[in-house]
Amino acid sequence: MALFTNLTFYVFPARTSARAYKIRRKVYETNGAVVLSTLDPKTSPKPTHIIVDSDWLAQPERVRGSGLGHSEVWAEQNGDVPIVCDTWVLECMAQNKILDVGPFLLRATEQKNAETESDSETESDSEPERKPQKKLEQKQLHGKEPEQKITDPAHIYDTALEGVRTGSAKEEESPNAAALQGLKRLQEHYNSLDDRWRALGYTRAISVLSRETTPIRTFQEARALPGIGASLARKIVELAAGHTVDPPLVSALDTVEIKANEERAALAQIHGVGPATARKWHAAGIHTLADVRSRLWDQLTPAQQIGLDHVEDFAARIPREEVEQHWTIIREAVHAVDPSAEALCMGSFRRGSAMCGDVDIVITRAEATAADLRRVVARVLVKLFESGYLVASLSGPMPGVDGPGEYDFGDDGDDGDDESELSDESDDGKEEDNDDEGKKGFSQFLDEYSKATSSTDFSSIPPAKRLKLSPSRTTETSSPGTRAAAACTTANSSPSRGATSPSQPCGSQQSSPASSSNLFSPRISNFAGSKKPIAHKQKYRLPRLWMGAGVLPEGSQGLESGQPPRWRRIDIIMVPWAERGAAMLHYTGSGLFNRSMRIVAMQRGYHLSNKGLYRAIVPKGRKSSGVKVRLCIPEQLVEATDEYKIFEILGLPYRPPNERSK
DNA sequence: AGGCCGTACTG
DNA sequence: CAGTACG
DNA sequence: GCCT
Repeated sequence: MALFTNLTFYVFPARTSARAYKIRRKVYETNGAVVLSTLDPKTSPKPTHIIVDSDWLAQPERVRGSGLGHSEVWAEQNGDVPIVCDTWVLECMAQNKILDVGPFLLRATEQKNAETESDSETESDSEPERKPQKKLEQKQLHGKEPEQKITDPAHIYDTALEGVRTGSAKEEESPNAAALQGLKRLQEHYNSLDDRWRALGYTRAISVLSRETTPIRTFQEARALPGIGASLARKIVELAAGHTVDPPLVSALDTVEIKANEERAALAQIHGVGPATARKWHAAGIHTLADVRSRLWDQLTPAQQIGLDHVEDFAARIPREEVEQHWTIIREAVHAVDPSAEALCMGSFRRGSAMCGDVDIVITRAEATAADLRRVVARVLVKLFESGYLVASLSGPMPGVDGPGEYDFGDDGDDGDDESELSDESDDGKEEDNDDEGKKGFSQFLDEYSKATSSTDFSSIPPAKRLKLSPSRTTETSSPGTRAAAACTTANSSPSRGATSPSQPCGSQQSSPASSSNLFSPRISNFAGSKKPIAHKQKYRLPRLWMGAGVLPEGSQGLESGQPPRWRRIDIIMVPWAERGAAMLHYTGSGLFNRSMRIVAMQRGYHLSNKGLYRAIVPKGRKSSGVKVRLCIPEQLVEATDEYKIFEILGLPYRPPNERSK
């Protein structure tokens, strides 16, 4: 029996065309190993080892930045697969036995290398100001380094895994629950007043306090926390002592105002409705969701209509296990379309939360540009809509559901062409999406679908299908000339589980001629662009951030019994390969964490976003005295592919996802 | 006194 | 452009 | 709201 029988390897870098790769692969295989060509939990079996080319190990940053980062994420989310240097394989063969991977684990190797290099690197590097931090960081690295004897391979992924596993997940009861509750209320209050900065103060305070594990009962204790000043400290103490927000504590607010704000806050729960709209509506006498439905329905944007129909669903938290199921469905669809593409689950899921707000999936692929990914994702969306998993699109049209003829794949055919393959380069980092030359639009969109589509499957999506998506009142409503009806119905069709929805089916209200007689026209125009009726839709181009909703299939496990499954918010983000590190950082969040990290970047003369870390340009007019300078124009891309490195360059100690609550 | 994240979509 | 959304 |  061959040495590696029963072992499954994934070889990195997976340059399947490279000669060296082929040779290595062959060697492994002749020794009995199964070598995976893609690293994916679903389409392929889980590897037992990830093997990294030793040449790459000489340059840790290169390894991290070039895809291994992905392996790490993958591993982080899927379990303990040791990442080892290929010398392990060679040693095994030399000794004809399977050796302990411990000494060959990448993390250790990498850190050793990093250590030797980092000194010179640090010094030689041009940033004078961040020296102190650097030191700290190094210290941390050293701290972790102690030759762990790793029997459990999970250690190599650093604390990230532990966090996920242990689940910092349970937020359970905080000893400061009472205060937190009151603060949340006030935060909401100021938010709906549009006093955003004050609200931000509360948000930060809540974040800090919620992470506190000991009871905060005195003014001093509270005041000592970062982000909590005298005013908040006082409130916290009072709240903890049992006072309520309404009457005593916030006497400044009369009950009437409080009530109004709660109503506004409720309105703003609708996706697509923020403080401004909520205030406007409220001022106009629209105080409840029912009011919105009955009096404003046909003025709502398509997204708002969907949002209204599913306020409750969308507000509900999603158990981590369910997120996993969504992720699997999407990932499989992605792989069916393009096996080399990756679908990573980010957001609170990656941070390890037990309950998540939505499902954030980042789609990327080696070397891919945004345009490449659009092609992939377009097909994925069609597929998922077709299967009935996706049920709504909050941005852009719903493939197969929207406008009438536009989705006939068959006809337009042609064209095109201009595609040009942009092989992107990475020379600098601003490749962006210039690729698709202008925005061609919808036709291109369709084209991409049809082109990419393997003929059969989604060659066309018959109207019937659309109806199917929306079982309920579609049928009766749909009348002649209302293909659009199908569309809107789909959106509305939910069996309203919300208490909010006041019985009347949208069909009926629509029929109520209230303002606009024709219900369908507004929506069509919404999708198409109000001015020009239909022709306009041609402008549509799949957004890089697609927002929508999905539902687990009926029989799925873990769903509440009885009730129809909830619609869940799904975000699918297309991330160009070159930006994956920055994008992962961004989409892992949390929002507050991102903001504070960006502030640090700013203070250190950088500009950080989901697209990368840039050196900022300071207009010569000002001196960057301690404070921040506006008009920082992103100048030169410093780093975008490696999440870890971004921390490093900023002089910040790496924070694993589960510690990024703030 | 003045900042408080940065990007991208929709209408 | 304002508004909303994403983390 | 808090922080500089």
